[in-house]
Amino acid sequence: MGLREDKKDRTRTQLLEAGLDLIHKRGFEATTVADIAAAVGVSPRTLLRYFPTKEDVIVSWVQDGMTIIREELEERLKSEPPVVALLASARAMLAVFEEKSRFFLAIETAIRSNRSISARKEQMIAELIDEVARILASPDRPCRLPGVVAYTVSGTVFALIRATISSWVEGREGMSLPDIFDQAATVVHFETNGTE
Amino acid sequence: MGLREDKKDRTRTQLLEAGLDLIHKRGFEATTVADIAAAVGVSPRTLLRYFPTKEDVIVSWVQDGMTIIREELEERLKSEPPVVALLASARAMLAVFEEKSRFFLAIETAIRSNRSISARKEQMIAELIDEVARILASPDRPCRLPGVVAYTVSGTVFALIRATISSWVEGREGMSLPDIFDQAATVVHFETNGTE
DNA sequence: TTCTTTTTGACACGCAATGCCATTTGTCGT
DNA sequence: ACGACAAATGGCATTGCGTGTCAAAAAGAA
Repeated sequence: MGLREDKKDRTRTQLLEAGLDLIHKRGFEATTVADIAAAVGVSPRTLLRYFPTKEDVIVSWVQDGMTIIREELEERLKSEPPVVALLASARAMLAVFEEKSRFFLAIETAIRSNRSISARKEQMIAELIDEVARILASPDRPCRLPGVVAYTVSGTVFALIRATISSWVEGREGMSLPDIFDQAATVVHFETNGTE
Repeated sequence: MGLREDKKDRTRTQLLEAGLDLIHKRGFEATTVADIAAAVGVSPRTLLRYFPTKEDVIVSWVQDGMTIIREELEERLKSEPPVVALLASARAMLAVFEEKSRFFLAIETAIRSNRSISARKEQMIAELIDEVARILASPDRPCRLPGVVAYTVSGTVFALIRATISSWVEGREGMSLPDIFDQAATVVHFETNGTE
């Protein structure tokens, strides 16, 4: 990695941290793009080159989680049936976030504090649900699922993730993310015509 | 209903139709708030008093669906177990939309055409999921569900709705919305400790 | 009618986001 | 080490959404 990409990584991280910090203190709308940029010593124009929208400063963490799921799923689908693979991928992602639980809680709190952030997050999840559904239903796969079933399985697993995170944030019980996920997973059973 | 509220309803409807029409023809971003307002003969400022954001011109239909679910659910929870009540409420909403399927398809197409619209929609659904979960878990109800279970059930049922609509929009099969929903519902079974 | 309340329009403003171009800053070959 | 090249950045201008404010207009009440 050259000096150039090295510097880019540093700037990006600084923007991420400064953004989370300022938004945490002042709130999302009260924090302008110029504020965050100034805190790092960079022009507002540059910040918007790193992050397409102001929301993405917070929501880029969601991207990371989505990448984990995508990669896990692709790997597991080679040897596991679809439902098992997807559930395991989701659990793996939550296990990673459990390790950075302090940061993750701060992020989730920021997301919940403002509609436009949560809108962006939900929209990204919706796209991932469709993407995963298309993978599960793709004709070139063994044990592919029929269209409606694929959408249902994909959507349901992400519903489990949502339920997990919601419970965790309210968090009276000190349970870990994967543990809550397992608990949520016992509530629903999948009936995919023996393809499971 | 006096002359005043009558006129408001008419203006609102006009904005809705003009908005859907223009966005359908020119696309969402190419259509400005001023355009839609001008098409109805109203100031842009007034449009934004009827709809908090430009997205809401399209997404207000989602609001209508959400209202149906809320009302059905409240009624059914008096006599039916939670999971049954929620599933029936969702199905009822889809049955209403099936009757206006031409309009509904236009709306869904518009939503899918643009990220910021779908972001707004998903964010609203997310709020409804939480709201329903809180209802199912509220302490003053008979057969209330524990927190994680409530979030899971609520999220899963809305995942079924999502799967239904996605399949319906892709729509090779000429099935009706409630029929697709029933099909999706056979894929998952709920295990709520006999409270079902 | 006249008085009161609600709705609307007009204007100004802040801010996010995009395009464009000049300038700076790494990178690479010679 | 120097200069040519590409990439990153900053500054500027622009568009459009969304908000606050206030005066004018429309609807309802007395």
